[in-house]
Amino acid sequence: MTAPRRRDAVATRDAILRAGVEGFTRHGYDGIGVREIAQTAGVTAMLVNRYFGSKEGLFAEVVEASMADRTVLTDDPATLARDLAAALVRRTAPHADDLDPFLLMLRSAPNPRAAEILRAGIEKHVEAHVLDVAPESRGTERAAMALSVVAGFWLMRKVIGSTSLNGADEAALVRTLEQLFTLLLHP
Amino acid sequence: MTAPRRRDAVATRDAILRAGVEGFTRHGYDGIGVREIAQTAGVTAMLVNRYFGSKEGLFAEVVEASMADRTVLTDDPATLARDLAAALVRRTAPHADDLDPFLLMLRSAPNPRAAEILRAGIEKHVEAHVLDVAPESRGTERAAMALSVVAGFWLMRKVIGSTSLNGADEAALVRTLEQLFTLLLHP
DNA sequence: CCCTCATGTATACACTCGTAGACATAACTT
DNA sequence: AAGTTATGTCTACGAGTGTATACATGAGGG
Repeated sequence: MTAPRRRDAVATRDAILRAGVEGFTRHGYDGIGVREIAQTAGVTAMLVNRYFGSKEGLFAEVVEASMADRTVLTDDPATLARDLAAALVRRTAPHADDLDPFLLMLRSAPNPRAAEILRAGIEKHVEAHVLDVAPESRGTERAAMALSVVAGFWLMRKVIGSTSLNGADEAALVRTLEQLFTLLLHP
Repeated sequence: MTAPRRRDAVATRDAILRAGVEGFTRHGYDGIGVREIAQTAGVTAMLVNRYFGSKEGLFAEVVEASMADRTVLTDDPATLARDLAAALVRRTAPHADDLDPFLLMLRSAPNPRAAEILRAGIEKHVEAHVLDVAPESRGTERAAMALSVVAGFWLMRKVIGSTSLNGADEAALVRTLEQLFTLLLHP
């Protein structure tokens, strides 16, 4: 029985947003309800709608917040392929339990409304950033292809749970992924 | 007003199964209900449970049936990379509307029960087949990696709807994908 | 022809969903 | 200290979920 938190609009709003990031990332847009998100934040379901308009409105802000901070991409073009490969393998390890935007995307994409929000967020944040770091010819397509590889690997390893990928030697996975990213980002 | 179809257990069961393939592939496991599937098949929701035990039971048979017939993979090792790349780009074209097992996987994976069924189906059918066609060292891992690339590309192009990938030159996409698959399957 | 069983339907239950409207209370202003 | 407004909760509604039980009906065998 914790003391009833002082009334603070911005703090409450932030708590709901963080609970939304966690809930949507772990269970996907259709896999969690506003009541459960609100309970994690310690408030009532209706406050979600008051601060974010609707479940969809909260999801849009969650996508925005989740894609804003970088988790996988580095800024150094020279070591981009290797760093990306290493970070990808590390963050998709069987016991890793991070709240990555890719998990948010993979688990929420089946809902058409969520997919549209995700598409906008990806093109605004992620593709643009890859393009900054590796501005080659046909850069946008290659950035999108690199994202495809990242998303596919993430899906198979963490959402599907492929035993082949989870039982593989991690150093070998990093080497293979580095080859793929080098091909895509430094043609 | 069609004539009320003659009573035929196997035909009805097959109709439900085909409606299940269509429904689960288009909307994902959580995105469609048994009533809608039953209506597509022209029967009542309860018949789904009578013939398949439950929604989850129907999904398991849908996965089995959908992964049984090959849509993307060819059998000739020599042209595997190119054929795979070409088929992938063709079947993920913006106006293509096929019922591919990859769409079934991408849209149903967020549900944990569905993910487990999918994982088993993938390892039974798809990975094994890739391994047959391209038996290299570390074959299982490389087959799984190739599947990751296919799944990621499918996700970005058809589920997310990346404008970069959908606006790109298709021949260029095929060339890039062929390079990736060659790297993975003919190291 | 009629009886029987397989095939299909109708109803209902217990639950969850997103969200709307009315109400309560804490905190700041005057 | 009193009033006002922002902040949060309670109740409820209409719709949809998967599925269990009871009932209806058509088709084949005696």
